[in-house]
Amino acid sequence: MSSPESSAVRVRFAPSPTGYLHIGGARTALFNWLYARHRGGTFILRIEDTDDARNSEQAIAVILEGLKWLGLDWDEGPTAANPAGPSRGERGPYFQSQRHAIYRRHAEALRERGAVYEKEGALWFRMEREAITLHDLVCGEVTRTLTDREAADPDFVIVRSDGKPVFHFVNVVDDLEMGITHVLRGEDHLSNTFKHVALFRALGAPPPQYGHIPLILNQDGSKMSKRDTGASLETYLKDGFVPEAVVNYLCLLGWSPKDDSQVMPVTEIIRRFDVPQILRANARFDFAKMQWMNYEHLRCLPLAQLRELATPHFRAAGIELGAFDTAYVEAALHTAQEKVRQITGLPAFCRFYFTDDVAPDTEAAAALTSARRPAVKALRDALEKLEPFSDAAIEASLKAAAAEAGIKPRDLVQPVRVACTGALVGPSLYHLMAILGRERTLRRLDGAIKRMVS
RNA sequence: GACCCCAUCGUCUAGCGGUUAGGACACCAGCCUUUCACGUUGGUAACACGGGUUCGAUUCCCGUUGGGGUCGCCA
Repeated sequence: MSSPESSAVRVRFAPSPTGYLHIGGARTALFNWLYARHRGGTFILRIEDTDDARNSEQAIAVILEGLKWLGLDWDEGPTAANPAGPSRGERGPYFQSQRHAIYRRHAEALRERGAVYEKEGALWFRMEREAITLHDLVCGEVTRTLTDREAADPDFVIVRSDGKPVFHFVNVVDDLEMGITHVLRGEDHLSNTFKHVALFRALGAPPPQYGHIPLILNQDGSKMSKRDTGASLETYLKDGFVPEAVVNYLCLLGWSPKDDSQVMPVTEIIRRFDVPQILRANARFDFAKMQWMNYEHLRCLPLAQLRELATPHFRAAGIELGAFDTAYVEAALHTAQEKVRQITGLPAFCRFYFTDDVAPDTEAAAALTSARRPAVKALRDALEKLEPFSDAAIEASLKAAAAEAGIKPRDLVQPVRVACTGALVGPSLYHLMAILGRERTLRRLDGAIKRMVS
């Protein structure tokens, strides 16, 4: 083993604050984070806010919040969305807008070496004319010859005439200054990399190891851009997805554990993630599988976390979970946890626990027929005296009432369900009645019995 | 237009010269069942095409086609 100093992995995620976090960007961040955690390295967040036309603290906050939501903690980088604000780490500033002196210094060094020249007020880099070969961690050896456009003039601007440095330059300078050892980024940067390598050579420093990961495409194979549904990470946050599920699904896009593993906790993903298993082909985003994955994580989510994730969605539906006893809320949510695919489905599924307004719609009301009235009444009277008022006892009681009436349990279940919840679908009837409690259950049954006259 | 990357069921993928080409999602059918969902059993479904190399190609090489990316004083 070499010393920690020489072998320490330093990777970074360097997004531009565009106002949203692209799902592909989130996956890039995830791969870098996983690699850092797997190797015991350092994960750095750097904000590429060189284009001030589209920068705002709000846009930066979207990135920070998205990463936090996914659970991708960074070891170095900003701790607030303010470029001039606090940060963590010794290699800052972590906002490019705060690093102009550094860029100027390197531009000056290049000028002294004759690697650049001035033309029309801008600083141009003398690009290498020969083909450059790159050893990509994912794609292997790649040799790139100049395109016809570049053959005409391969040089490119590194500092604009207004004095602002451009992406290729700042990206390289920052990776150099921050001691980045591995760059895992989208394949859309593969062609750019040859410029970056040339820049590193001119700067007299060895480039980091590059690995270009395949892109995430739309379901139909087209390029996923900001307008496409599901392209923004915020969608998953707003639609009630479990962050661990998003991480799990995303890691399976462009990386493979090489066995049949699908559902994995993050700790296991970290343990197994490594660069050789990164795939080379673009992957399409499959929303149906994302939903399935979400269900798999949702069903075993600890109740406290489920309650936390569900609270804003209930609030949006006009229900304040905080107004109810925590144990009651968690017991209620537990009965629905394995029944919905997304947390957004929870309020409609569980609203009857938190409101007495359970008037059925016309379709559900059709279950409240006069023919079932005697059986429902008989059950109601049995429940009044039932001890204990538990799900098992309620089940036995309902089955007895059904048998007495000469009907199948299911024929009694539906009117009772509509009476208690106002809906045809919902959690297990016996469990929900037990949680509702005797008093409320009887009150709702009485209300329904009155309606069962025609 | 030029350059670069890529190509196994509809989708995500396993496979690294000889397999009945495996798994997952989705879909279909049966079973289970208090609705819904789950679970369970089974099923439909793939090596883009053409040349090589080889005793033998999904696998290696070349080409074609197709998809994606890049060639900015955007990032």
